[in-house]
Amino acid sequence: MSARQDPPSRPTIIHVARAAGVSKSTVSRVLQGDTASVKPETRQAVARAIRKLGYEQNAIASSLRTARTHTVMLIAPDIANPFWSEVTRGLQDTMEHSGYSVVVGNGDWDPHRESQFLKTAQRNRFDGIAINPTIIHCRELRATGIPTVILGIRDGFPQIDMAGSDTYRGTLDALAYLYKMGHRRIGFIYGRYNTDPGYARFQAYADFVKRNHLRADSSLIVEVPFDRAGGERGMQTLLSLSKPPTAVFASNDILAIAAMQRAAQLGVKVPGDVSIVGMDDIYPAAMTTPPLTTMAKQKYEVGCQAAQFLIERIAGKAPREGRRCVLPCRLVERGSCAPSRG
Amino acid sequence: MSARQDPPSRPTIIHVARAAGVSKSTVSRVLQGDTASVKPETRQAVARAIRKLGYEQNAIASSLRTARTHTVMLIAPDIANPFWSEVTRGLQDTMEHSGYSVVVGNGDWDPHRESQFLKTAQRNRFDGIAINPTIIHCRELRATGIPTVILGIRDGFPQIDMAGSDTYRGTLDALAYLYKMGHRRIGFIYGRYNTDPGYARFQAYADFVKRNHLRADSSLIVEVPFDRAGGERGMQTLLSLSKPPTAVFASNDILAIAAMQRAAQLGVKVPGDVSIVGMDDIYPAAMTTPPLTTMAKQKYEVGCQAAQFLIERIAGKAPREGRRCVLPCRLVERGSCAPSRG
DNA sequence: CTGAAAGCGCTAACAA
DNA sequence: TTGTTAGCGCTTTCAG
Repeated sequence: MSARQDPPSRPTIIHVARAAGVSKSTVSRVLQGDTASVKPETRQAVARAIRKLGYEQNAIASSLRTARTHTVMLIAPDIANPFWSEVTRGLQDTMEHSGYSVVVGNGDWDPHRESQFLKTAQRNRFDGIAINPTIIHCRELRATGIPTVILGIRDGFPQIDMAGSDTYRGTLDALAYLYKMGHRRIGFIYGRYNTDPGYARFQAYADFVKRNHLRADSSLIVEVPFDRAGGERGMQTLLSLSKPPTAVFASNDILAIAAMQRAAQLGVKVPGDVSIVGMDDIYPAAMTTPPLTTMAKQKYEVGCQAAQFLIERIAGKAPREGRRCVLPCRLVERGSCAPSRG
Repeated sequence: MSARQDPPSRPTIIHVARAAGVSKSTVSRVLQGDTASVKPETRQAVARAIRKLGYEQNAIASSLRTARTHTVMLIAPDIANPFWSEVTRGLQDTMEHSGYSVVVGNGDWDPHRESQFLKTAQRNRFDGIAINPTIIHCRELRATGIPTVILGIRDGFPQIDMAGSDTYRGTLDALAYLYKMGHRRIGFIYGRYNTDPGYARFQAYADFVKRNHLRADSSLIVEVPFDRAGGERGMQTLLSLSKPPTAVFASNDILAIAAMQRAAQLGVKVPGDVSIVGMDDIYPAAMTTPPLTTMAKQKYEVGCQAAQFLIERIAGKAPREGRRCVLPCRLVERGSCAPSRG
């Protein structure tokens, strides 16, 4: 019939120490699994006390002392895009496996939020940061003093680890696929945000045009934001050209799917009238009509690899210079492309 | 030409105090926006010092003292399902608005991970927990001593706030819709995990059958796990019945979409041969062929509402008893249902 | 309005 | 193998 304490505050290491008849240092040692320097019997007594009191370590206090939080922050531009969900899963699974928690910061294409998250990471002394920067620069990242990994392959971030896909090569291959099908007038729905994102695709497109001596027609490139509306607008613009393209490459699947839907609304047949190829291979890509042909990225794996880099860097086991892990893309042929009827 | 310090440790409140020529208490007061008890001039001097040193508050130390972390944990069973992505976004947006960070725990239908996350929340002294429990019981939740909100409406959790959808009513309405189209033999792909999830749908189905004097045929109910394979197997089973149903209700869209795909593989026409209605209205539901008719849930709003509850409870501004916010479902008619040809 | 001092719960030398 | 001690950086009485 014991009444509960009024302040139901959790027991501390001191309570455990008292209950076990040892000092708090000893309890601490047991907690840290310092099996070498504590007698088995003592260790058992402590374990018993811990169980009896329902003691749960206070990670805050521990962190203050050790300056390690075992928490990392992931900053992605758009968690609603299944692409980032997958990357996140890969990162989380790997980080958790090494005892880290992951705080997800959803940038939502908002530059302000992005830097806000960086501040949060700093104030909370997170052990690491994984980010796909849309506006943040290398300087700011380095200024945090926190080990960082970039999700994606970017220029302008020397000395920072990067894990991503070979978007340049993937874009090239997607275009080559279209070319092989006889397409010579290929539109490009160019998703873009700020300076960096999506630039590799642009370069690849430009290089492809030059290399194959296609007519450089800037009206074939439509720059849009990375969302559904962007994809629709992109397709609309392309189709209303006096001489519309016979095929279209879109920066990602969100854009491609939206483009396909707009085409359908406009009575333009896919792939009969226009072929479409996307990039990423997100979950919904397989369920559209026709199913979307797309350049698949290894999303989950990118997350895992990024986590690996981060873990090593936090442990100080990484070389000074930035490392890159570039995973190849792979064409997934489904039903949105057909030979040119030109 | 000043060389960087060897330990690039961040400046503390003490450095700021020295630079501003005041005591650390004063700095602390300024930091907390205690505008009442510090002279404007002093406050400015402190502000200047903070800026000059690039000081960033150490949230860890602060948390140790105040026992507040401004961090909550979200535990969802399956982040890969766009349903949970949306709920998460709602929760995050609202929590962040009130200064909280959200740590996402992806349970992945793994009971072990679920309780692991609970431990993490405890050790890190998170201020709150938002969870859709698959295995965890009320007792364990309460034992954490952390303010909690349940995502979804469940029995067996008195005194805990809940925000979710009216799944029972939604299921009833979905079935009524099918009934009105003339369907009398309605299959049920019953997603299930452990004791609780999805039970409201089962009850609704049973009640519906009874109320409309339909023949109670247990072979029309196929219990499956909440994943794609489950949906495929469910449909397969239903279609291979000697007398297959003319319509099917699936516990969620993941299941419904998979069921539709399996039907197509089997040469069974949707909605010609069999009508299908799902639940949730996730993003891909609009892009299938035919587009999926489904009972939409207010995902984002559920997240927001849960956050609201949590914020109030953390602030101690919530009544002792558990509150519920039950958001209605809404039928989204697309193309996967047709009148029975019976 | 400001400062001095006492901790929050834990870890890590250093002694014993 | 164990205990003692000194903080980690901050908040919060309590004096002044």
